[in-house]
Amino acid sequence: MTRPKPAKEKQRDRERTRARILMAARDVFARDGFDGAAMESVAREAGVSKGLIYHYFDNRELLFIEALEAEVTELRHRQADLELRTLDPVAAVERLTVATFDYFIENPRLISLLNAENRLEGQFIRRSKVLLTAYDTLIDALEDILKRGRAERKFRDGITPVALYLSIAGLCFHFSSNRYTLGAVFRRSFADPEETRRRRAEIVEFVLHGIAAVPGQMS
Amino acid sequence: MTRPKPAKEKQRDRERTRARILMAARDVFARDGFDGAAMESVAREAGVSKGLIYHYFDNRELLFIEALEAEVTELRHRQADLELRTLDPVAAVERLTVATFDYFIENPRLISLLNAENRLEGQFIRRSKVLLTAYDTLIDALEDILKRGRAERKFRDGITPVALYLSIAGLCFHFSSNRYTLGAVFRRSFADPEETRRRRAEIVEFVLHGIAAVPGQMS
Amino acid sequence: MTRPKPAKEKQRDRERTRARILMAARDVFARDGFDGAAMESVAREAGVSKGLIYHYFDNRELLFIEALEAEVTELRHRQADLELRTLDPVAAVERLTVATFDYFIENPRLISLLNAENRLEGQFIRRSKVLLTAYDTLIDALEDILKRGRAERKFRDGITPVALYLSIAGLCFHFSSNRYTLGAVFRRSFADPEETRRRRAEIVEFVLHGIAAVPGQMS
Amino acid sequence: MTRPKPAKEKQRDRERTRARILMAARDVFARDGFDGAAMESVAREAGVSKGLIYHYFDNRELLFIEALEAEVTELRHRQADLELRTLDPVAAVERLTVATFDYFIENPRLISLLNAENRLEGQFIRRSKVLLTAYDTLIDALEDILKRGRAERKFRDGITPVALYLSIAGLCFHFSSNRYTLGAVFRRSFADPEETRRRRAEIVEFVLHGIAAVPGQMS
DNA sequence: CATGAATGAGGCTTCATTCAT
DNA sequence: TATGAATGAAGCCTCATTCAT
Repeated sequence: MTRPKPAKEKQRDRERTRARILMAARDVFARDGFDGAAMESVAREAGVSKGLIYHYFDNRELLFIEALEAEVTELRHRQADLELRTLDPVAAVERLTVATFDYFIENPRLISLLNAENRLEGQFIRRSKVLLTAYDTLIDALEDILKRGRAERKFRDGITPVALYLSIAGLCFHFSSNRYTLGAVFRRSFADPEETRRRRAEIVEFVLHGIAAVPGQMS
Repeated sequence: MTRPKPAKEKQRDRERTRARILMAARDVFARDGFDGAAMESVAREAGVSKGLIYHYFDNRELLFIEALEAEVTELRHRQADLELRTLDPVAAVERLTVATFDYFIENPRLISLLNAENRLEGQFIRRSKVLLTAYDTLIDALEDILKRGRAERKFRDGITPVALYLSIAGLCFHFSSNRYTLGAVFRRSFADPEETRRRRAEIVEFVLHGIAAVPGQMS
Repeated sequence: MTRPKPAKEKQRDRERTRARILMAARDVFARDGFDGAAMESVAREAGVSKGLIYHYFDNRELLFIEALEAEVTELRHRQADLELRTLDPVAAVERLTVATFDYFIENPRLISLLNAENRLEGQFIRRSKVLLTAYDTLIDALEDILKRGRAERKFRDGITPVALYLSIAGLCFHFSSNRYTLGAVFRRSFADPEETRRRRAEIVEFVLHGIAAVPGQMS
Repeated sequence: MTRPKPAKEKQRDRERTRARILMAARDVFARDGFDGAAMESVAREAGVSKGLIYHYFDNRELLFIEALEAEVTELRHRQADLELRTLDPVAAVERLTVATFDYFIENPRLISLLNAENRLEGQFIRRSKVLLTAYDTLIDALEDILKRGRAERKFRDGITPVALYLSIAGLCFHFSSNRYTLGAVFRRSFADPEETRRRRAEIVEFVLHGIAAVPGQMS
């Protein structure tokens, strides 16, 4: 599979090294925040010298942007794999909600990076074309789903695709992002898989009721 | 040289100075994050010397804890003033949702500090008795409201007070906290009061539908 | 004379410490150039920590500006002490030439700092009011001397004060500034006091002849 | 893959590449100083990789020496082309002065490199045989000119060739080297061609008077 | 109570040089 | 001959904290 090379050779594989650094950066920025992330830590975790990071990424900010891009892109790939358009509307919303919830739970890095970016008032996302357009196809898919759901009298009127996504993402994001403070004040362990599953079910219910058509009522 | 002030007046100065420092800390920690906040900045904004901050607060972490306590306490006071128990259940949920939304919009400091605390894995909140019990009365109130709502066949079954609060807070918090990235990817200006009002209405609708009893359906 | 203080106390004398740092900076910038001067070196030579330099001077550039100001000011004080206006014109020019020559020889720091500033295309001198006006009184004095010299038929026409100063300074500056390369290519040791004295005499002669009225020629 | 070139052509490429690097080095060392010049900049301006510079020049210092040699050699070629020995003494001195002045104005690189070398206390020039002897023929020519000038009663006694060259070079060098600081303190724009021409004329006058025989005076 | 002088550690970044390819 | 990946050392600057006054 891999090109035959002696095992202990000095790495000279541009793409592989770059990827190792980027992955380390995603970890470190997520764990320590934008200000707290030391290039030294990234270097250590990537197993390279600090100087090499600058060789590939020029500076801290560009490294952060790429880390953020990678995280968001991964979420979007996951969401794109759901084939929402092939499902009936209710199932589609349910599947998207479950997938989004799971993704945020399993990938707290994304949450951390998004929080960092918002603390910086979105100064980096504006520079990234890939980020700025990342959600376009999802919104299109949701538009389609909502239209079908309304046609089938399953969804109520007045819900825009953006509003729906904000609600789904908001519920999932908040639970994962604030799990420590919430766990403390409500005396639960939101790290516990049981609690997590329960909350996921609650959110799915909440979303489905939140958009459901109200029987016996004109739309 | 200086005339010794009467003890009472001295005491008041003491408290005033301390309060000025704490308010500056709330601003600076919120604006610059936990790592980014420099004691120097706090000193400058409070109009005192760095040494004085240490005189009153011992160290950076304790200052942060007090800042966080002050923010959360302020929110809880606001929520406590809503007199939810005197309202009919639907109105109570609506009022709580509106108030929570408005508070997060108007007080981004709280959001910033909560995000900082979660980035630190809740290490400070655990040390603060006032924070750990801050939400207890709210949960009790919600319990009462939910019970009344169910009794009146207005709310569906299976909703716990914590779940309800998580949903309300999640929708509101996320919108305010992530306003920069969301604004960018959805090409809206979520700083615009018009957009804000619209989103608030959506959230209220969403919450009320999300917990509403479903007519013609056994609970 | 000095305030009685225990000898080994930690220095807390703002002005004295600041002056020590500035003097170290003058040495280090002169010895190592603007780019070559390490704040670490300045700190070591001043006997303080690096951080303290920033406490007093904010950054490298401001430190350099103050160092340059101090050097130029010192030269100008020396020149101002010459009481040129009280001398007869020829003696005044001679004295200024000798003093300028000696100053450049004895204070290579000034030369080095001026060279550094010119390498930086004068970006700092423009910000310093004290530097921008430093030569005004000298030019006035030269104007007076030249006028008297012409009146006495000792100096030829057509020499402006600035031109005269440029010539004097040029001859003296160049000899001191380029002493290493000149010494090498002309196989002399221009560090040798004997050579230095000889060159000084040559320059004085050259200047006096250079501006002298030409007998038997209409001015 | 690539067709092996004939040896001659290869040789020419080699020289061309080397020359491109050297020219880039002259620019960069002059512009950024010895300490400020990054090998990376030289590589970029030469359009080659950093490694190649080391291939041809071994290290930074040797590259600097060659850059300095090239600059000085170019000046000396220019001066050698003046055919001073064919001119009458006064014309010869005038021509040398004008040429030297113009060269320094048009080639600030030489000035910058000489200043750098003097900051380094002439540590490189001592290693370069070509530099150490670069001025010998010029001094010989000046000796001849001065002798003829004295014989014709046009030049005064007591002027050595080295002294004459120091004076000419000093006046010209200083004006060009210090143009930024001088321009600032005397509020002139010494980048202005008009000012430059005027100063050149002054210097020529100054030099010619400075060495002229004094009529009616015993030499 | 209050200031700000002082330090030491740590973090970002640059760069000369080496070396695998 | 030529590239550029990789390192290690060094340099600028910031900052929490301490402490003399």
